[in-house]
Amino acid sequence: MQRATLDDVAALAGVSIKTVSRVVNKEPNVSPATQEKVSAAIEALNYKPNLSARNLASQRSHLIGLVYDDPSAYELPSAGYIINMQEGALKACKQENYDLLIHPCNPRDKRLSKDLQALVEHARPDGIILAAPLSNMPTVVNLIEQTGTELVRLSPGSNNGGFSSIATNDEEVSAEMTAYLHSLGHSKIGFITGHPSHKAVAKRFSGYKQGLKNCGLKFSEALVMTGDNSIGSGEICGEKFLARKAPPTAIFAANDDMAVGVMRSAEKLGLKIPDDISIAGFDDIALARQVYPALTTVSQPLAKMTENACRLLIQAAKNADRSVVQEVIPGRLEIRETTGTPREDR
Amino acid sequence: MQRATLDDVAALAGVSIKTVSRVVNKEPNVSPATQEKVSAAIEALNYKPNLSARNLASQRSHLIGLVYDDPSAYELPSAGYIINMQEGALKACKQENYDLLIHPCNPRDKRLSKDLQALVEHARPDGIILAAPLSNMPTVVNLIEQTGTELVRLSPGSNNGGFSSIATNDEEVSAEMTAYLHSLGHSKIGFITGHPSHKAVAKRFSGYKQGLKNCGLKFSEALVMTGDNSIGSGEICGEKFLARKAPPTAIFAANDDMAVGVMRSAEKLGLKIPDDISIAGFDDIALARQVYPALTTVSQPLAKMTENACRLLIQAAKNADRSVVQEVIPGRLEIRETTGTPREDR
DNA sequence: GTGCATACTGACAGCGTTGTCAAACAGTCG
DNA sequence: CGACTGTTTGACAACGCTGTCAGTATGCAC
Repeated sequence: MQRATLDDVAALAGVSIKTVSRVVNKEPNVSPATQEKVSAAIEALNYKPNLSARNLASQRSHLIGLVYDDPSAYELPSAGYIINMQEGALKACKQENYDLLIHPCNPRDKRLSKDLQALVEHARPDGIILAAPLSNMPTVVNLIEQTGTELVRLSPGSNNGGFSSIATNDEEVSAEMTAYLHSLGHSKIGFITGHPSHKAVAKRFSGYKQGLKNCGLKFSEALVMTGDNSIGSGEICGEKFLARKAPPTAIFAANDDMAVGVMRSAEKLGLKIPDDISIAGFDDIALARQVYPALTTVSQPLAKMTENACRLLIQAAKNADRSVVQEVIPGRLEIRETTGTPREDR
Repeated sequence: MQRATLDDVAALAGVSIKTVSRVVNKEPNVSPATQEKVSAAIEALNYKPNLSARNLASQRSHLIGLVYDDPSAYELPSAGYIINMQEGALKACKQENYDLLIHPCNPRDKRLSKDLQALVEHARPDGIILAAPLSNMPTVVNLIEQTGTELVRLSPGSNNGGFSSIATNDEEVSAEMTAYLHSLGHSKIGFITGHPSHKAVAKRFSGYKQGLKNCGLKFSEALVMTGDNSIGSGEICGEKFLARKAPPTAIFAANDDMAVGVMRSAEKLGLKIPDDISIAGFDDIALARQVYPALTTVSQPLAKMTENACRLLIQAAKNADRSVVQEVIPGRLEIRETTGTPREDR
């Protein structure tokens, strides 16, 4: 089955190929009558534009690259996180007739630069979405900048101008979660911070401190532990917290994996969640809903973030409009079953 | 920064563009001396072929489409499952200089046909990998067949010739798992079968029966329950099993999600895993390693499967060699912490 | 009717490759 | 040495589209 081309449509409609092209691309200045004729011909021949030809002629690839940490290279990020990101990007791409190129990469690999260069120079996406924590690596950002490829950073640690970015209000919503725990009656709220390379985690920590302040609670170093974002590290921190004579009645972990680790340590000790200990996480990965009891956490609007990032890139590609946008999409508390009022006797 | 083209390289090397093209594509019949000159020029100018131009001229898109159930549309399949599939396909694509187009779609949506047609006619991938359970839907398979796009089915329920497929030995490995449970000392082994639309599940069930037979155990309908592949359904089946006066000492679920559901039901009843009840799953999704205790399961070589599928498609695109291949890659028992010897007193 | 802006339309030259085909060259054999 | 094979090379036409620019209608003011 041979595909119809512009020539075929033009011949059938009795117009020039350029006019057909105009109709296909919804360009202005085509009379309704012509439009009608052409549309009918397109329909009749089931014409679909050839992307390669279009891309070649228009000097655009109609491709968006989504670059994130390779989950198979080491444990982070979790599959659910990635699927969420893909979902939003796919949605925007589909609507705009773009295609999505996924590009997991390992920031610890020495070939990272080569790998990214290959993406940019080979597939030549019109724009790149760079997920955290890659979005915070100056080498990576500079590399892409040099190639002149449009870029949107997701959850960058710092807003060092120059590039558009889309972020969550990590700090504010962490303060909110802290306030929520306080509202349940907790006054001794532990915090588990994560890997220092993940800047968002630091913001969550400072949000926790702000939240304490807002509630009139005093911050204490004794209520803070440091993990590395993994389930295992959460479990260790949880064990240390819970082994104390007077452990915190609630623990807020900077990400879901660590929160799940804390849940495990509590289960091992035979503690009931949330009666003996309230636990909250951050990210709302799929695992948060799959563990029992279901984890109270903060849902990041990841899909929404990548969706908007995609649209930004596509707009930029269309208009050659290089305005820098810094958008913040707020996170939302997902109150589930791991948080409750503390036992009175503790 | 302007990209170098064949013309630039040809000018620098003092040859024609066709010769450069030959070197780039490793075509035969280029003298070593010329090859050397051209390679140097390519290096010097950092030349990278323009894919759109290549695709247009060669009538191939250098794209492979990976089509699977949309996890955001309903709960299946799990994120880990998808990430695994993507991983293998990405690996093969990277090596062959292809790109991967991911295409989640919802088989319950009436626009499924339109959606797939859009993929085939718009992006025009050189080949499509169709994951289960979509690979078992005749409508979908026929649709793609009609467009003449090369196709590899993953884990098809039946081998109705015509197409290449890559599958796991669901039946054999399920028998193996059953035998393993028996070897631990279990003689009352329950099975939870899944959604009938998922053909592989049926194979696992018959593998379980075969396994019993091999061990000299008798099959009993009373030891079988039917879930729908979800965690929730596993939980319900688990509750029913465990509420019995003489429950099975081991439960083998046809997928991991249902096995996790059984774990939950056991936890609710205060049973210790694996002392009070052994539990095994199938799939080895990420969740299997994340639950506590870690789930004994069967790992499907998903990444390997998609990788091979990808290579098959790419070979076919290159050689126009349409031979049909039916490959089986065996699964492997992942013995973790949810299985052990039964308590003697039970 | 003339002049002039504005709405349409089409000719044609690319875009950067690959495929085809013929030319140039080298080597072998009778 | 001529004929014949096989290797190496290049000219040139696609591939199917978009961008540019010029040309033709059309409408409106004078």
